[in-house]
Amino acid sequence: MADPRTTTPRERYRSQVRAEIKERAWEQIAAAGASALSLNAIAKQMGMSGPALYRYFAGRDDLITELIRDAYRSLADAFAAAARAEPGLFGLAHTLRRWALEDPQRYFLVYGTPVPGYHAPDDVTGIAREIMAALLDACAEQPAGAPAGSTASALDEHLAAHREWAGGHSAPAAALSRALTVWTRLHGVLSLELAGHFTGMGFDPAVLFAAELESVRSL
Amino acid sequence: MADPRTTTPRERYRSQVRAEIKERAWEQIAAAGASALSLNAIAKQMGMSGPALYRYFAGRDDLITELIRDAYRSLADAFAAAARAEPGLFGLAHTLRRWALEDPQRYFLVYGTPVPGYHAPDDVTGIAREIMAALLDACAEQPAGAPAGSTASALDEHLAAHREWAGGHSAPAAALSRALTVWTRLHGVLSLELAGHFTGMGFDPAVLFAAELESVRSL
DNA sequence: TGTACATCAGTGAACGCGCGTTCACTGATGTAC
DNA sequence: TGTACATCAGTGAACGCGCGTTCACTGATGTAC
Repeated sequence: MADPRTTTPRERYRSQVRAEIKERAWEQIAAAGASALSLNAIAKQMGMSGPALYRYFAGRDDLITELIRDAYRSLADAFAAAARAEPGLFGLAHTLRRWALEDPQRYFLVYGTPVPGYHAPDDVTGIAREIMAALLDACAEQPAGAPAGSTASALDEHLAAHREWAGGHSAPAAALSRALTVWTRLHGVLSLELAGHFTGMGFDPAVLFAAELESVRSL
Repeated sequence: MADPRTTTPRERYRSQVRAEIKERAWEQIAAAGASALSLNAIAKQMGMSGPALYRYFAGRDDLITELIRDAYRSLADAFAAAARAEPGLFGLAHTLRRWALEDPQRYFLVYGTPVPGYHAPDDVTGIAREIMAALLDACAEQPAGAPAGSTASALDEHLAAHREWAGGHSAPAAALSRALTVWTRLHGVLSLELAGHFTGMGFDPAVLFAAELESVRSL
């Protein structure tokens, strides 16, 4: 991570403990959901007293905010790595699926039920834009699959007229709607799968995921 | 609701108070999320003492379970009414959208982030099947839009081979995949919209929803 | 119509709990001369 | 290399809070004769 030359032993120790606190936090979230996260419980699990954690985080909200930021960051990084290794929408989609299955609660912290009062800090919207940009890149790259002048244009036109959200990305109008569509379709499958709404239904969610990914090729 | 002839005043009063407790519960959930639901807070808001609520619900978990059941029930009823008034997928889809926007937290209680330990009671899976059946009805009714022998068959075949989840519904294979697909696609748009992931993006989520609904016509 | 009894809604006190957070303090680690 | 000081991790006690839940009780409402 940081250059060990400009890093004192104390600083190294600090960031090590901070990392362990976060690890235990994720374990707790995985076990009982984000709302059950408790500083005291984390401290106890680490063999420390509760107040000790205040050396590392300003409070519970501060910790949660950092976990959310880390979750966004890790998805953005995974996308960036995937784009480097295997450009295109397929690589991105399967990276997303792997990332989601790896830790469902992390996925839900990003895309799940929002807590009514809570507002994410400003910098995560920047990371969200990074994620969207990776998706737009992948969609712009792929040639349009639909025959010219097909019926899909209602959404295309609307999005072309409201393309501020693309953050100045130079993607053509068709790519805008393809990116948005693949995002919502894959999220639809993933979130229902992770929430367990397919369990006991007998079919393989991966097949559905693949079909949805395939579906945007002809968009 | 119940026949007033076989209903004593006490019973009427009871169900009235029970209903008000649930109302306040929904208000609390809307204000601070389901995890913040507190019996004492509800009681205080109703001008009662906390323990009084134990006359009406066995405890907090019992209340939440009933709220979840009611949420499923209300969606199933809305679907049934829609199917009667205006058969077809369009009516169902817009009923779903209306139902979701009417109370986002209710939507999330059904389709949102699951609490790791929690298991819904058996009877809600029955209601979930009702909801799915309504969707299957609507999808079976509509003639297949795709040209015969198109490429969509990978999912069709897989679902036809694992059609237990349809609960003995007589829908053709194409209708199975259409139902599943429209479910996940609409959920994808709705859940991201309700979670606020489109706010500040400038475009109208309703247009995206309509495009996704339209997309399954050619399936 | 009136009396005796049963039912049941709601209260107030109490229990134990775990939470987030503050504060004054100890003891170890690093820094400056 | 050794001493004096500053930094900082971690402790333990304490505060106030709201939670779910139990219990014995009061008082009103309904029921049976």
